Amino acid sequence: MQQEHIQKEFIWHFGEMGSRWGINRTVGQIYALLFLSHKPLCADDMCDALGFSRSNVSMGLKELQSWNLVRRREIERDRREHFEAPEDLWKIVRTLIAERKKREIDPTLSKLRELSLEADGNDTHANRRISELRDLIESLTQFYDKMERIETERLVELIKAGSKFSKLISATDKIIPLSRTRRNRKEN
Amino acid sequence: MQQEHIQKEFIWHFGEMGSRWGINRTVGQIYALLFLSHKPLCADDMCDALGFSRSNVSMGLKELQSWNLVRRREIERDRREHFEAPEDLWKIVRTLIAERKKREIDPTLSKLRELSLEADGNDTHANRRISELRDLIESLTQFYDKMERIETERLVELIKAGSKFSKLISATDKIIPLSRTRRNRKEN
DNA sequence: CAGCCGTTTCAGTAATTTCTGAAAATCAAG
DNA sequence: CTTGATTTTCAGAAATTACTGAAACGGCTG
Repeated sequence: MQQEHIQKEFIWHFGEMGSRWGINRTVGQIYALLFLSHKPLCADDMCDALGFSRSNVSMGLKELQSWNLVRRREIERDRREHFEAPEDLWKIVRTLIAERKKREIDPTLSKLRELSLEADGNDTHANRRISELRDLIESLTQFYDKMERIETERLVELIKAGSKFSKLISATDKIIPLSRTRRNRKEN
Repeated sequence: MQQEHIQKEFIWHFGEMGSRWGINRTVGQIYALLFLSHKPLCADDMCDALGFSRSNVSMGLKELQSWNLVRRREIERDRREHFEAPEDLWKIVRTLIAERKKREIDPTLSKLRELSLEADGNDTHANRRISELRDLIESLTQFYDKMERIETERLVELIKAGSKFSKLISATDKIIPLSRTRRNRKEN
């Protein structure tokens, strides 16, 4: 059936992409399944739907919880733990960004701070590169912290009204907006 | 020696983080080495410095080139190919974002478009979720394209002047949907 | 076009990561 | 405390990914 096929494809795709997103196939598929589901699922449901072992699902859920991507949800008259993916997609995006920053940026920033300290005084090319990189990441991090404080609705507004925004940036200075470049037709 | 230790740590850290960044240890270390180096290096230099096999380095460089993270650079009176990491860190960041988008977002957007088409009409929960997700990614992508067109200097200004920026967002309060900009009253 | 110098490919191996089943732990109810 | 239902842990198996050395390739230069 068509409908089933769509779900299968979606789940399969999340599995495939999982590795590029820094999680693994199993975790990707579990998340996809929860994401599409209209009701919370328990681990057994997921085993059935995906054909993984019980323990694999258990590990996957643990991982997803550590990313704050799924929530426990009590179901009455059922002792088993159930899980669901949050409704609000923009919230999910924020969570993802926060978690990736935590895993991919923060450890490097600490390391760079540490090395900058050690390098104290010694003005070599490598040390300059390192502190340049530290500065950059500090700036990005500070910027992120500011954005983090803004309510989701407002950020969404901003993103959706992108044109307004980029015009605004151009307006910061007297630069002439890029003209649409003529495209060269390329017959290959 | 202190200085050597710092470089070693930096390179080691990039190796460790590599897997979280979607590249592997070797590639991470090669990049780190190039990043710190004050002059372009050839593959043999890298083998010596990192203790990898020649072929491993060759693969690594290929990967880095596919990410646009290193550049070939001719060295006179030396037939061997040399490589360097671009100077401008902000450019590097932009490259990274562009490449990650290409690998992590674009394939999913295509898939979601495809599935949305297939789902045509059928108003199930799963289909709604899918098209909601597609919409979100379309918005983000469009926003990204706008940012992409702005010159680096300007974006850096913006990021560094984050406070100005977030004030501005709060000021947009009752934003008027799409189309014409209207003068912002900056009384906030 | 032969010889040299350097690069890339590739099949096999090594290392790492993921997945499983069995056993241990947890917990609610009697 | 005991039972039974559920979840977690973990050692080893399976799968995947990374690395190597040898051989093939490419392209100057005389």
